[in-house]
Amino acid sequence: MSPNGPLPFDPIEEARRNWTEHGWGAVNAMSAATSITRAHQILLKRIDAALEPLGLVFSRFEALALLSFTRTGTLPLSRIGQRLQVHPTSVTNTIDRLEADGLVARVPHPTDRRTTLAELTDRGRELAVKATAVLADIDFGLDGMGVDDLGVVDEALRSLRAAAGDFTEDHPTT
Amino acid sequence: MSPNGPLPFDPIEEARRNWTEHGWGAVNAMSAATSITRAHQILLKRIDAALEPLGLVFSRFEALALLSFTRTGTLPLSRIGQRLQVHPTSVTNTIDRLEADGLVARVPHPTDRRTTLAELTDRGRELAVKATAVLADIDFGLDGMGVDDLGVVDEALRSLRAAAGDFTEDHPTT
DNA sequence: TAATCTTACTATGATTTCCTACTATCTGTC
DNA sequence: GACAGATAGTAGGAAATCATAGTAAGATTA
Repeated sequence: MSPNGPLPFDPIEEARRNWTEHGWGAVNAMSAATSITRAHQILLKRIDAALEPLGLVFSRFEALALLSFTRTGTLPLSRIGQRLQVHPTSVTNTIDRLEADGLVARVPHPTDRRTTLAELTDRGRELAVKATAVLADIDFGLDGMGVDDLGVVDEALRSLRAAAGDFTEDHPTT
Repeated sequence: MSPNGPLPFDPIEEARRNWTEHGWGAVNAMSAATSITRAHQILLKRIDAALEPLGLVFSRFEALALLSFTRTGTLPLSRIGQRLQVHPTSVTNTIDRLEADGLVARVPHPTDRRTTLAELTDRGRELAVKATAVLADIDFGLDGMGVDDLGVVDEALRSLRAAAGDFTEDHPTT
């Protein structure tokens, strides 16, 4: 699973040691940031590997899932970017791919002629369901983490996302 | 901070709701995986923004830091790849950039002629220290997370990394 | 109505990462 | 010593992301 085979020690533990020895400071933050980076790398690789037979990658799946949740199966591209927190040009690229594969179609917005809607096709809707089953099957790449840890991570990172301005926190974290 | 402005609700909370409504399963894993993905995105953006004035990005900084910790200031490229868990070709690219900027030099391995060593230059060593200070200053992008949460995330993700085969876990997690 | 500002999308280009394939070199075995 | 297999690094190419800048169209204000 690891790109280069396992190391005989935990590289982050080792980094903590070196960091401390050199008096570099912010050891806990460094350690957590590195852990998150590596965790993301692991997840993305597992998820993309699971989706590969379906011709999807995670970002495209996310767009399909989002469309699946709407009543009409359509969403303005700009809306998709907001929800997935990606750059407008990335949305264009993602929808380009999905459209080329016949999973979504671009349709004009009925009243706002600036806006383009992405509309889920039947194939797109079916594939979204199939992909979801696949991802649920591998637990979204989180094999090795207990249920308690899932909740703990989720909650701890929520404050980070809130502080980053992802959403307005009307009601307190609790 | 958020690419498109804050949403009036937590998008992951919303995804949980939709997921549950559609009976899609693995909600906790989906939620945690999405949180980790988004957290990584936030961190990387903050870190790269902080390093940008120094002409660095996170991956190049990581290589510099790694070299700083060695006695000789040198490391085989393959070793760097193992430690940073990236593909050999990514190491080539990273060292190319650092070398072009005069922060490291490629030197031949004294005995193994297959191996190339990356050697930290004086400028490289100085910049690593400077960059570390910058990153410590922004807490590695983790503003908004309490010290307790840092440790909690670190620990929870350690089991994920261990299960992914990053390192051989000689001694149990405890 | 006209001028200005904002929003929506996309074309183009830079960066980073990975994969596959290749060469050079070392290691182990006969 | 010779040969098969493993290891180290790189070239070339694909894919994803972002930033900049441009066009089109809606919204605001005078």
